[in-house]
Amino acid sequence: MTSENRPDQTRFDSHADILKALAHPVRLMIIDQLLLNPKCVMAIHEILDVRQSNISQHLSILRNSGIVASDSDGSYRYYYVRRPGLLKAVLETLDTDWPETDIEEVRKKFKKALNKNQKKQGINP
Amino acid sequence: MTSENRPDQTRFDSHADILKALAHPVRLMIIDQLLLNPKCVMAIHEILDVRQSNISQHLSILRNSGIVASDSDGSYRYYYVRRPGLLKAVLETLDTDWPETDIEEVRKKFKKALNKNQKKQGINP
DNA sequence: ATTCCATATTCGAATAATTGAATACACAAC
DNA sequence: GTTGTGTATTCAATTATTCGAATATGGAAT
Repeated sequence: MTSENRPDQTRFDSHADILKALAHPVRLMIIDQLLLNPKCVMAIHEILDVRQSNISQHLSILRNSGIVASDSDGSYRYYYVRRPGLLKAVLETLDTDWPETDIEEVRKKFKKALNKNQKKQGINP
Repeated sequence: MTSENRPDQTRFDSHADILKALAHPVRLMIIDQLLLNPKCVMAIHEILDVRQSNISQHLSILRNSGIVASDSDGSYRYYYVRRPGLLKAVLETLDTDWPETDIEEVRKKFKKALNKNQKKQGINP
């Protein structure tokens, strides 16, 4: 029972990093705004009524995790979402009303997996 | 510029709650395992090589945020994912290699939005 | 160069998340 | 009852996150 058993660790590590960066209401609102069109810090600050320094802090978190990037046009520095498809998919998934598992099906599935493991050896269910 | 401007706050609050519950590598690995089939704490503990109490703690976080639930079969207490569609969609979205924004398109879009706002009034870009 | 404006960073305080260890609880089997 | 087995909870220590305030930086315009 070493860490060899632990499957796909780095995969889940990087997934968790992205999810952590997304897991804040203000950051989600920022992303929502940037998906409409690229915006400067001031614009986001005014739309969301959140302090400018805080917007900058959240943007830096989003930038460090690769979710947004920025570019300059003259004196304007605007931010944009790097992979809009990813973010739209995440938001759409969260907006969707997903059906609940049928608990009877789950019960059957558990018993089945239980039997299979008991036949093989004493693996815990 | 009151909080009336802040759009969909509760929507992003609840989304952030779910994302926060998902934003941990061990919890993602637990969900990954539970999507295969329902499992008991001990089984997860052995597969992931994470302490039993810690598995219980993570499961309680996942249960409190509505992501998993548990049921009993005899002396076994197994956990399962409540809305597998949601979790599968999230993991699949994270596994996908999404294309990057075309930065020239973004630049154009920013300038366009900039002009529109300048015509209307002095709204920050 | 100085001023102005937008943005970034630093700092400190408060709060929250994470984890191991120990312990408590539940409940079946004896 | 007691024992055993699986699971949950509590506690404490550590580490991380969040945010306002203040300050710093950077670039354009004067």
